[in-house]
Amino acid sequence: MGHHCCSKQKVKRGLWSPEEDEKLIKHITTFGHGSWSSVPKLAGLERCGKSCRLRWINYLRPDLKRGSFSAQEERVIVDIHRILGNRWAQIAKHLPGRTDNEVKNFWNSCVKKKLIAQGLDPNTHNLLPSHKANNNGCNLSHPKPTSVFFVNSPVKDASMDMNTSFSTLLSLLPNDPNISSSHFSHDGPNIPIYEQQNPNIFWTTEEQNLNTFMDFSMARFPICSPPSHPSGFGIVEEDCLWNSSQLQPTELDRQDGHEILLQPEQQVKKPHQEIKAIEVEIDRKADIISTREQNNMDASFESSNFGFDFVESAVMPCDIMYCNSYHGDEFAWDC
DNA sequence: AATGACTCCAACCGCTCCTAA
DNA sequence: GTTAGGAGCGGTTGGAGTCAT
Repeated sequence: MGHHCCSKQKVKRGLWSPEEDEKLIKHITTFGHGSWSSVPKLAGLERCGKSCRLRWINYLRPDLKRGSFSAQEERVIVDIHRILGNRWAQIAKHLPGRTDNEVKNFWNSCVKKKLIAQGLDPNTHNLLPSHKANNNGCNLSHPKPTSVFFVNSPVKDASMDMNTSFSTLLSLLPNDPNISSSHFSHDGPNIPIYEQQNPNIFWTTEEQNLNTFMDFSMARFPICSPPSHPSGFGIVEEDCLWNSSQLQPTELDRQDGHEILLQPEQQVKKPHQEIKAIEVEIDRKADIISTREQNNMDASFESSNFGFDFVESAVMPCDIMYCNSYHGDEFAWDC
């Protein structure tokens, strides 16, 4: 069975020979690809256009970066995947020289296994049920957190701020002028919700400083204070997390002195067009982030224990909203 | 040395989206 | 508004390479 797009043609399949590569490179560098369906004929190849396109994009393009993924790239992948899920093309856009296929393969062969090994669901980035059970039984190597968002990490120097996944993730979230503090209150049920991978909301502690974010890895305080909290951000309400799908405080279940986040049963989905618009904004911010991460690859990051950072970033809940500005009692929220 | 299990990744398949007619 | 063709995407497969027995 051949491709439906080229069923009339006799097409070769399987691995590409060096000669075929050469023909394709020569043709595209000379004439451009134009219509991919016409490329095989013009280039003298017995391949379908789709195959030519794939070969060029994934292997022959001159701007491709070869070799293994760096820890920084891995971090970016994990962070963006937490928000977007398996949208490999979107993720790859923020990794210069990497293709969606490459990112996908890397994820499936490496990152996924790491997450599972850390007891995290690679789809949701939440703790796997079995590990939650372990957690209840204090069977984790890490000390018991004091809140759902607590990460018991060693204090790192301030230069880590821009490198942590939390700041990364926050920065990826789209600005939405329609979201303001008026959407957020204990009584207001009409919170705008964006479809994301993980059903928890949390808030950051930014006051008037719009472009720096709390380092989640250092977040021994939280994140769950609603904006109407009189004391502002950064105050843990130990028993109150905000459930994005219902805009109700999500109760922490206490069992044997341990806290378990009660997961919402379902997420609210946005209309497709709205999600598209959000993606555009995510792209814009992810551009900023990927650039920033590259520029901030300082020594502390390089020498940090990646495995540990990896766990921190993976453990972080999603469905994040963050304060974009603060005017008196009014907060403008981005999501 | 043989072979079976496993990993990685290039390539394929089928689907959706986009756009032009 | 409909349709057809092309582009692009994500899931899956198959084979080459590696490792363990």
